Amino acid sequence: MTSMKQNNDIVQAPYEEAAKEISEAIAKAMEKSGYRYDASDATIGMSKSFGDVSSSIAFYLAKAYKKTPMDIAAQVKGAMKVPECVSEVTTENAYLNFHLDRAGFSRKVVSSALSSSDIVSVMGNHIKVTVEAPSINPNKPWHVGSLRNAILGDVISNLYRACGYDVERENYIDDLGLQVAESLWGFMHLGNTPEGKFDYWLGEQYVKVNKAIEDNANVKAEVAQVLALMEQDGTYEAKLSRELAAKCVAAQYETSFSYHIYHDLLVWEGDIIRERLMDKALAALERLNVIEKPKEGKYAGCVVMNLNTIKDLPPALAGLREDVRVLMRSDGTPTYLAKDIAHHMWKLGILANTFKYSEFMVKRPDGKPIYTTSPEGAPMPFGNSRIAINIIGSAQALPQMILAYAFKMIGAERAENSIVHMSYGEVDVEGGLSGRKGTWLAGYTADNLLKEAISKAQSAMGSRFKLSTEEVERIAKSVAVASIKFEYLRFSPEKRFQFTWERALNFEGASGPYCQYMHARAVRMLEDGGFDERLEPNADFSTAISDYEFVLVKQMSFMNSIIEKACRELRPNAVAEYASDLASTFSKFYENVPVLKAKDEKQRNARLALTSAFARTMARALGILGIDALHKM
RNA sequence: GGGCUCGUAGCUCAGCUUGGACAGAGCGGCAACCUUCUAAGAAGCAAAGGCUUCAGAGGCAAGUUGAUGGCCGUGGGUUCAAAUCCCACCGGGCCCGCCA
Repeated sequence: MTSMKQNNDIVQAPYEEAAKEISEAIAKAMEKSGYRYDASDATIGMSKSFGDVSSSIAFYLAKAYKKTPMDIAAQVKGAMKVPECVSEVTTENAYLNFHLDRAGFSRKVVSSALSSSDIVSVMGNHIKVTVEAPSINPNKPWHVGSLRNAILGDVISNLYRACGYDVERENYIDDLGLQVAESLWGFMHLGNTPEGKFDYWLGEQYVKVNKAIEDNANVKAEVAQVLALMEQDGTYEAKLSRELAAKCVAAQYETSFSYHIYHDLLVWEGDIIRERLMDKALAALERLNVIEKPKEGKYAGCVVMNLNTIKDLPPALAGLREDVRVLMRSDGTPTYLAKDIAHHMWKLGILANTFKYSEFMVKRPDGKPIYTTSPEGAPMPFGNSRIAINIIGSAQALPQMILAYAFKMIGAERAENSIVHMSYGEVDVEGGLSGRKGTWLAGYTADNLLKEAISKAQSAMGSRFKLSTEEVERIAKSVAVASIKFEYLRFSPEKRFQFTWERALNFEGASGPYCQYMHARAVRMLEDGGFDERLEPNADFSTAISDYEFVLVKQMSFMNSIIEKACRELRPNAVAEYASDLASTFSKFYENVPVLKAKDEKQRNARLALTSAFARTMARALGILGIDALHKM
């Protein structure tokens, strides 16, 4: 595929184009006036009240050329060939202010907004990225804390896709962990007749087991035994744990699907062990001389990695209490770090993809299968990504950093800087969230949250429209998901967030439902106005661009850069904020300029075209957030 | 001992990576529009049985509009210009296991 073809397949970026033209014009004008031009790109920016695009380049030059910035600005302005997209250049206080040609710019923005593509950038260039999330232990239901991980993972995946990457959505299942062993012990000793949703039942078992451990010291030893047996291929415990974990994951997917969160692939820790990925990883590490096997001392009999051999060790790793990380314990079992290294060597194609894959027991609602690594199955082209993005809480920043630096030690070209920890602050709930104690039993499950939100949405809708019961239900569900997701996404990811019912169920102000409402409003206007999208590219904006309209046009033109930035910086909140700003801009627009009752046909068409462009832009932003763009609500 | 992270309006947050013109949202609070009562009130108007204005105390599921609200944690430094960059400090959260 040629790059030109790609360019036609993506949503164009009018603001960036204009900024580039302006920046080039400044460069030429400066050259002409005898100034050396350097890095003036950085001096260009959107301006709120002084024209549309501004440059402060004159300030930089003032000292070197011993002139006042005002003189320089005036001189550069005089020498400038005004770019086509600009109608007027003014200077104020040494700033160069560019006023865009409103009609022309509006036309570009509208026609790019109406592009049929969902891809807004070629930044990704089809590089393959694996996004791992939420990797919740397969022995309990999702709660309001794990939900943040799942939602962030979904949106990060959407962002990468929109920016032209090939995205694989992976959910890692730790079926060999202590938690599963505990639940398994419970299944074998406390009852094996599940009732209700399986993840809930298993989670309750897990809480009971933890009580049993507190009450009786023997239980702990028995659990340890179960854990050991689970990790051996072919044992009853191994089979049973996989079965229980799979049933639990299937139940968790009911939750996931209700939030419209889908994955492509499940990778099971058990399969990593079965496929001997560990051994292969260790062999590779041994060849690279990054592991040691101490014969004596504290780590006698272990396989370890010494972080001190990393050059340019960052302060975070230099000051650790121990330089040495254990990969294999002296009893021959691998640590989590070792499994993680093996897992990522597979993800990044450093180890051959020897997994077998099959379809998981539940299908996605969109009809596509979820594939899973599996003892039985066929080879498939998963893994082999260039970048691995791990959505993991900030508490695990250090292990993630160790993982990333372990790959630096490996030194392979593919391994450098290819592991990205997307860290997020954890969710605080009054009284704390603990799977072990079963806090989620108090109603803090993701399922219950959605249920509450749906019932609130339903009562808020009342009987405003004559809609069928199914339609009311469908809309209420969409609104509920929107309100929850937006609340989870509006913060910077690194910030901790205090979960409160009041805010999670917020439909007002900067909220998901507000964005949906504005979208629905626009769609209704287009229907009422009998607007035909296909006529739009010829819409004439020469008489219809007042400030209210142009603010909307400009806002729409920023979409590409917002999405690229959100992707580059792993900052989904930028998109949430953009959507809500766009919604309120549109609201001001239609409250202040008549659309359907515009004074003539030309103006009416132009305003309908803007409305249509808004609807599409909003739908794109909502799509990235994983929120439905509703037509009615 | 070391490190990571957060600190911006009453509350919840954006902006910081790439310094730029008055630091932005949302919520809450305030005011107005609406409305009830005191009320058979007072004043004025009225070919009238009502209307207008004024005072006090409330109400409202919401709505709309307006105004208000900030030594950007503290102190230094760099710069024509600092919330933004650098240094130090203070306060909150988290992390440094042959747990996962």
